[in-house]
Amino acid sequence: MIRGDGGRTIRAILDRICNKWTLLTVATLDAGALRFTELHQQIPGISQRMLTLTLRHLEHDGLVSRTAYAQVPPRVEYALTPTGKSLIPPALALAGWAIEHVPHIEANRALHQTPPE
Amino acid sequence: MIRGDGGRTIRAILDRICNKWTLLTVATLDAGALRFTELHQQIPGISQRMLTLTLRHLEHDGLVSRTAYAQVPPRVEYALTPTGKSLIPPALALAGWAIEHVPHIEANRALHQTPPE
DNA sequence: CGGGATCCAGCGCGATACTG
DNA sequence: CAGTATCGCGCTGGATCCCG
Repeated sequence: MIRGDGGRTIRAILDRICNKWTLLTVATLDAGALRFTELHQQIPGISQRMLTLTLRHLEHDGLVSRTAYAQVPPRVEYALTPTGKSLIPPALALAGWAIEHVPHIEANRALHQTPPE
Repeated sequence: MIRGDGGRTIRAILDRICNKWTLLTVATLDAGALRFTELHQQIPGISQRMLTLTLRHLEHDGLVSRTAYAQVPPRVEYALTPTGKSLIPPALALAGWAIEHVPHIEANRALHQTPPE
């Protein structure tokens, strides 16, 4: 199924959600709508640029909705759309796998002692 | 769960398996052990270099085993380890999601008509 | 507060050529 | 057959400045 189309499909997701921040942003929004600054604070390492880009891509792909309130202090809220929420379970599956196996992987890595240089 | 650790876990998998070829290579090996050239042919767009690098990383992480036969025509076979195989179901879940939603996503993209410039 | 624009570093990745 | 070595480009992503 994964490579039935020569990898086009899997590549398509990877290109969309497997970049550095997308999945993390979606996961963060899973808890509920958040404002720009809140997101920026809840995703530790992200830069404001990448948050903006990520949100715009997600919005563009219909995974996240953007609601701007025309108030004096600008207030913009981001939330997951149904499609966005549907990403959570598979993402969780992957995360579950990671939690289970990453330690084993890192143990393996350590064994080989990849000389950093 | 995903971001319970600030994203470290999810980032860890992304860094390992979400690069351009890893998941695809694992998926290809799911069918059984393959030789270098066979892999190279079964993964359409991949270059020798990336196949080598990907396999070495996978081997390093304990997801793929490498068996070299010291024969006159060198013969090397790659196969998934149990850990590698365990990646298949979550990967399939993600692929399933993609197959279901990517069309919708692309429809959304088309709507917005991202001006290429 | 919520971003857009710009500059710059790193490296992911492909093409090519060479080796055992 | 199964790689390794080198080069170079393009994209990702961080830092910074600026604007409504």
